[in-house]
Amino acid sequence: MSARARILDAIRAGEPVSRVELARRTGLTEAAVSTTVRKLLDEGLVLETGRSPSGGKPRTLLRLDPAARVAVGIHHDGDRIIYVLTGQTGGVLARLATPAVSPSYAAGPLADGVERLLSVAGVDRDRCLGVGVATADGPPPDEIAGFPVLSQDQATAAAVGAYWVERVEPERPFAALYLGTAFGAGVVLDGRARPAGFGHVCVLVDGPECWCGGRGCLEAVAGPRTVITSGGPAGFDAVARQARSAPGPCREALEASAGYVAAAAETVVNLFGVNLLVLTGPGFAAASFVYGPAIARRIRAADARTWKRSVTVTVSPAATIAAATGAAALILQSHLTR
Amino acid sequence: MSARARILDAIRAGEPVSRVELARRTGLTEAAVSTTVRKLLDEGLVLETGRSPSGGKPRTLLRLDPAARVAVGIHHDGDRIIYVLTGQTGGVLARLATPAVSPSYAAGPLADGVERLLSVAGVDRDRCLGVGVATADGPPPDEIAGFPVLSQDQATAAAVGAYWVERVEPERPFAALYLGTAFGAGVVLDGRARPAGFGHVCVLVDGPECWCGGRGCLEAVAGPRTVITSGGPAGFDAVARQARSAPGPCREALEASAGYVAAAAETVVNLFGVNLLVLTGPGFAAASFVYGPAIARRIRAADARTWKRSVTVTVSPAATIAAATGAAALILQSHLTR
DNA sequence: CGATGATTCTTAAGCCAGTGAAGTAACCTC
DNA sequence: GAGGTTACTTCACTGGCTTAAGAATCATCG
Repeated sequence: MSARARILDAIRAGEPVSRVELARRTGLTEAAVSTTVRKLLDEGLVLETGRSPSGGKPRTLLRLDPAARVAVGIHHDGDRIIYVLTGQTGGVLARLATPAVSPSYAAGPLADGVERLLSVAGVDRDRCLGVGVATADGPPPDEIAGFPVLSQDQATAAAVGAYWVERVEPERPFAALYLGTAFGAGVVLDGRARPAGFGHVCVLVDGPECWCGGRGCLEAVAGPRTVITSGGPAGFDAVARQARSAPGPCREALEASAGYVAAAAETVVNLFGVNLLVLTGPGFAAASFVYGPAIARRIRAADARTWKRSVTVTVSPAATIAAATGAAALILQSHLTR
Repeated sequence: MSARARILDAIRAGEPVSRVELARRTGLTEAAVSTTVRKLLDEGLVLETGRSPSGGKPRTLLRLDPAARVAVGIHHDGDRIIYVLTGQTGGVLARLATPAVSPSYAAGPLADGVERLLSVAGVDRDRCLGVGVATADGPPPDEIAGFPVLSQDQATAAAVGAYWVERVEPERPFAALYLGTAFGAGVVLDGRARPAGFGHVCVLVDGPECWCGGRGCLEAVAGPRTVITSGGPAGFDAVARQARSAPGPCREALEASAGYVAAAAETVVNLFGVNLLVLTGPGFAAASFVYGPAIARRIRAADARTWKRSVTVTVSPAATIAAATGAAALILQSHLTR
């Protein structure tokens, strides 16, 4: 990893931050930090923004210029396509939703969406670094509206998004659990995101058969389709709403699901050694009042008695559009790494 | 990762290999490879060993000099202490076992063992890079017999050992499952080994309580202590021997355990996305005839229907001393990385 | 047998990132 | 406003790597 990348990543995670702190955190010399930051300032990627007293000359604080570069994220979540425009810090500048199209990643409609998003936000094309796509099924086109495209499965993209939005430290191992139409997870280790087959963790050795052919997969035992009880309301969100308003079969179905998800989450924390778990995606957004406490309870217990590494469980604040913002973060991440 | 490290690692995984191949595999230019290899030859770390025709000038093949540098690995496995001396390629040059001592990592006795091992092998102290310790309980001393010490838990150490002995490609994600007095696992991703809490993967949501306080952990449901049936012979090895000689309760106990271990192994492959699984450690060495097929069967099935990335399952050829050779490999690995 | 071509490896000049050490800037206290 | 303290900058230098050109070593073929 180049000095430039290390410094940008340290600013991402720690902003606002001074040059001396950057030197300490990246292990580079102050001289190297000074010259590289000079370049970043000249390029307009970084801003000087205030000072903090220190006993001698005050530190000048640095942060990423949120508006210097932007990226577009796209997520086809089943019934609609979500477009998000983020700044360099991962913050959402504008968003847009259109009805789903078929095939899922037809370049034409996606290009229209991107153009509309950019014009709504009043952002110049030159400042846009690229388009990220959070995929659920097929691969997206190589180019959308003339922009380079990067893609990742939705859960991994959401993990990258959380890495930016939550300002996770690069050394801190963390996992994002995703619930959309299905379960997924992404794990970030040493700043590299990788998918994890969370939905097909086996939670019941001789459980019901899963569409994947396995037995007792989390998806088959506790997936959203099992939660939508035959007699209940149509759709996961409706179940969650009803469960929230009053106890009853809907809440029980969610609680049952949450018990299994918590067990699978424990396995993830256990195997990857992460100490931060982010719940994200529309499913967890709708039903976080059940899943959040259930998972946190189980993880806290295991942490207290065994791991002892103060594992944190949080629900992503923008969980419904997490995959789209994550897709945009893929672009930011790739521009940072180079 | 420096060019030197990349080249050494590529030779480790691919030897014998020519300079052009190294350039291709590491992404460095041929010029850079040439000069760094020159240095490695001068230092005596690498040997030129034959040539291979190529249409033009034949390629000169390079390999690590097995005897150029050596490392010592130590593993305290409960009833005895195993010392292993390995060459630069991870091959075992000499070994030694002494009765266990208490406390487990008393510097004095360990130093004696190391000195005896070196003198038995007739190896000069200068050529020994250091001492690795595969730990099960406490931390080892910082220094043994005047050598620097590195340590890792036994399963992770065994994973590093397998990485060397099996010549795993650096980009290839792989996991080593370990069975000694308990289960463990190490996973190597991007050339970095990390421990994975394999023994406490939950395989039965409301299973029996584990000593760790959890419920339904692999260790509690299928660990060696559960295999040693109350009426059966004393010790896991005895059970394995009896199971091998004839069907009966011992074989059944192992088969039952293997079913759960296979499920947990599937979870590991699924979450980490590895495509190579190595079974190692004395437990798997003794009972590989049961665990090997059971795990391979389950993994093969899941791979055929879902993953489709040709996952390989193997049993380590030197599984009984894997932790010790792995400990020595820790030293090799650290000297390579610098 | 010597020219030709192919391929591998080496050498030389240059570039660039990062280091070390010394210098400058900005604030505090007294 | 002098002196101390900390933050940042400048500059000469080093070393690793690249590009480009050259040397070595084999096969082939007239």
